[in-house]
Amino acid sequence: MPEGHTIHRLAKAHRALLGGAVVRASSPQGRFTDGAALIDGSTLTGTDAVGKHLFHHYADGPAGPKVLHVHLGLYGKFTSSTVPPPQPRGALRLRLITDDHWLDLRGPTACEVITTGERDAIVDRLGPDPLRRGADREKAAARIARSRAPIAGLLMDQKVLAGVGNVYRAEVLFRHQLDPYQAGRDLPESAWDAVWDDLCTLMRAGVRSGRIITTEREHRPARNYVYRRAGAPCLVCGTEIRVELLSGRTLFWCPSCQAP
DNA sequence: TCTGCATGAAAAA
DNA sequence: TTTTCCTGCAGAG
Repeated sequence: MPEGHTIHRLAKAHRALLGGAVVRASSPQGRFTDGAALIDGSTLTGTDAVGKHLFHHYADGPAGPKVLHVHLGLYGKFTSSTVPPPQPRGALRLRLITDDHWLDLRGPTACEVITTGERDAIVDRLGPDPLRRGADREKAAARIARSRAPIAGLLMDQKVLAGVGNVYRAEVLFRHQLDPYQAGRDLPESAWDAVWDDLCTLMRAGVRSGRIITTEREHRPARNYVYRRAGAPCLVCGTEIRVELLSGRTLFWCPSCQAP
């Protein structure tokens, strides 16, 4: 379930699992053999998540400090446990092993070893991440305020806002009764402030639980209001939830609660 | 067994 | 705006 909360959760887990340890790295699948060799035998000094990007920081080697950059994309997945690791099976891009634990990575969109400078360049291209302390919501507000694009598109644009994916965008729009097609620049600043604060709350809860739960108590046990509920009655007003493609992604919304 | 779909994003056009 | 890439799984047959 890779939206930002998943990545921040992984960063914490990997720090606990591998932090401070010397790591043996390999690519049983063979697609990342050269990259694995670059970090093999290095010490993992820390981890870091920005939006949907995960970074492992490895201690200074002969070639300087190295950063492992992973983006899970739609399909990527990590699995881990205590040693010994199972026999590698299928397309296993990267396996990391310490004295105590192993960590496997499959199907990522990005898996590369980069410099700290390249890491900073990636972060610079991203908008503020609601899950990071000190994230500048005004920076996102400014972009939204001068955009004619629909707010539903802007919320998913990682240059505007980092970490929000298809579930959070649909749910936060519903929770604030916002028309998905409303242009960013027509969104009152107070509405944006409320959306940002809500994202901070929802996504932090997501980091804690590992799930995206966006319903209020009175609407449980349903976990979400609109996401993947096309054709079902709105939990608030009973209107059929609608689904449509917006810039190539499925958008779910309630045409009544979120009327223009 | 086969098909379609998925919480993503970059490249091509 | 469309295509492409990466993998796994549920549901259909």
